[in-house]
Amino acid sequence: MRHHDRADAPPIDPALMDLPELMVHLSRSLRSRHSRELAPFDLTPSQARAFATVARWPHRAGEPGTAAELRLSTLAEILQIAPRSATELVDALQDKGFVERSPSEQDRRAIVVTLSPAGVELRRRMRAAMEQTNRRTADDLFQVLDEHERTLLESLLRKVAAAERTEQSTDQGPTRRSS
Amino acid sequence: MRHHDRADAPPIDPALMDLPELMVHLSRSLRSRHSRELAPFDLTPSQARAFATVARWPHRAGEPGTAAELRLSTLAEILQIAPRSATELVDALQDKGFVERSPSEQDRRAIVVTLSPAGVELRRRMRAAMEQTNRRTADDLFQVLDEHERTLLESLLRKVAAAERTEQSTDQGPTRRSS
DNA sequence: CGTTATTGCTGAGGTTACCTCATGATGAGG
DNA sequence: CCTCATCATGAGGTAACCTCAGCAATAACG
Repeated sequence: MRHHDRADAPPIDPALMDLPELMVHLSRSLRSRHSRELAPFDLTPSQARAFATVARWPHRAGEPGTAAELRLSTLAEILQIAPRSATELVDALQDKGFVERSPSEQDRRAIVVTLSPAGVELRRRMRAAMEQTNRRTADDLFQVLDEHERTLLESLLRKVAAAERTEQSTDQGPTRRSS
Repeated sequence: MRHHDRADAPPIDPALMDLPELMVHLSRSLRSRHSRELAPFDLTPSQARAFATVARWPHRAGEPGTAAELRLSTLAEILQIAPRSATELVDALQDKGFVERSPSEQDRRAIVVTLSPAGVELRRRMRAAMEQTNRRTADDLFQVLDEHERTLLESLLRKVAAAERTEQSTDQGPTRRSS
């Protein structure tokens, strides 16, 4: 939260960008905005992502094949980061008092993450803020699109993501390289 | 280039993601793929982006209001990073022998960046590789979309980017916060 | 034409968000 | 019970950014 996110400073003409460049550009803008909106809550974007996952877990807990407990390893999986990195995020959230660690009842190696009272309060505040500014949240970047366009965009991206998911056959192999 | 990009390891259902989440997810995948394809060229994604900008500069050099020289500060502007960070990227590219620094003829404070012979060769190799694998480049993530869909997606994203560009009125103010 | 900004780059030092590897517990299967 | 996989974490590392201070060279001004 230290730097002045440069992502939206010098206006460059989007007409000159190709698809990947557009993605890079927009995900930067997104992160930058997100981070600005997060400022009053004292969370970095990554922390917020993790927090949101914990905060929403009860919703998913009902789904088939989904446990009631949210373990660190599961969190890592959802966030698509290494387990070690999830530990780090939870550390930060715990230091700030928003989540709590407790031993799993099903597996004493595992640790489950839950919202602390302060976390519940934070979730409430964030929702309130979201309401107050009426959807001027992270995704208000997409506000220029009308409902139809937004749905379209979403489904296109979803399609790409889904295809990538099935395709994951012929990859593997950490890129090991030392310059 | 050291870590095993986790961005495409554990398949998560895209149906559960909202728009911002999708963007984050896909830009991760994109970076991960990009980085994998870059491995044989000994460039990190950021370096490749900078390299591409330098390599393509002659194209833009003809445009109105565009100088023939590519200065460090201009590069920073295009890449949307702080000038200091551009210095770093050019340092790396120069260390690897792909670009050269020379004093500007128009302003002796400024430094212009150009491709070295090795850089020209690299550009050639990259283009060849691109041809050989026939578009299995960074953006082959989007291969699942047909021509029409891809154009559509591109125009939607472009619209968002363009809107963001004009809107930049009521922001400002570095997020200063110390946890 | 000298003085005072201003601009362009870079050294020094910092942060975020990741990663790998090794290790101490625990659980699971023979 | 002994071995092996799994869970979380300590230790230590990297990439990609940032700010701030400083130095050189230009631009602006009286």
